[in-house]
Amino acid sequence: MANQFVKPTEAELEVLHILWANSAQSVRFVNDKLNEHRDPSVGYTTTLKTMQVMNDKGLLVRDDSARSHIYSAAIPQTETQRNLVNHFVESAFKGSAMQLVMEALGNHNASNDELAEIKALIEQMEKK
Amino acid sequence: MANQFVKPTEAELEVLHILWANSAQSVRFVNDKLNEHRDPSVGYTTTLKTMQVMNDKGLLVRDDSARSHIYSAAIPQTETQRNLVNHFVESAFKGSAMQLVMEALGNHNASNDELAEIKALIEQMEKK
DNA sequence: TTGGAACTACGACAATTGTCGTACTATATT
DNA sequence: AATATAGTACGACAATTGTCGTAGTTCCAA
Repeated sequence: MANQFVKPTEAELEVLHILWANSAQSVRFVNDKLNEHRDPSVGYTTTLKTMQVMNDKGLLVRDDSARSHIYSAAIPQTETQRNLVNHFVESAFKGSAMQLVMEALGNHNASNDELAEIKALIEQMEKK
Repeated sequence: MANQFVKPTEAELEVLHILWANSAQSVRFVNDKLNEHRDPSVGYTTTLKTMQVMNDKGLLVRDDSARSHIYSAAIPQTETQRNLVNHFVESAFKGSAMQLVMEALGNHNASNDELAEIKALIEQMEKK
């Protein structure tokens, strides 16, 4: 069977973004990064607990050979995002991915480069 | 100030989809619709409670002039979906809407008509 | 006219989420 | 060695979510 998707919560997703961008890191590192852009800053033990839970859920992998444990994301960013999009399309757009595309295209600014890239992707899809 | 977006939960979103498609309806109607596609069917009082909470949150509007109260979605589908997409882009793609578009385009099947429609939208965007 | 069907209101409960405090332990500094 | 520093483990707590049971009310039909 395909591996079971565990949907990360909001807080967990923030941790994942940090680990995707910075590979294997300590709780201290993640907590510091988190608080760079946060007004009510989050306590160290909060982040620790979150990451311990994520480890139990299989979202993170932990190297606890040293005193300071080192965590990394267990699942690649693209795969997780694909799963998240699938779930979101279902719940918010009742399966109509194209409606989601239109909405996302319409209400966010895209550079010409990005638009070109998307057009290329579409043309490639049309060929098949 | 802009009106404050209240993010509906999963269960609430299902109710909204039913009301968007069927305008003003009773709890009974919504509950029946819900259970059309559900194995462990959901109890009537569960749906009632959910809709009462949604009413309190401002997600629904209620006409309680008759014995059987009639509910409708308080916010149009497009507006809600726009807000949901905004939120989702932030949390799952750190603001990169175009990455979301690529992901959604790539992993879901689109008809030629849909692709054409999207291409048209892109070309219109390029003009500005 | 009374008994049951259909509604609403309300409270409860387990699970999940986000947040910490406290206690304990290992390392480093003096 | 003694103490301060930095980590981990663990339990607790409030808020939210999804779920339902029970109690009470209104209306229709026999």
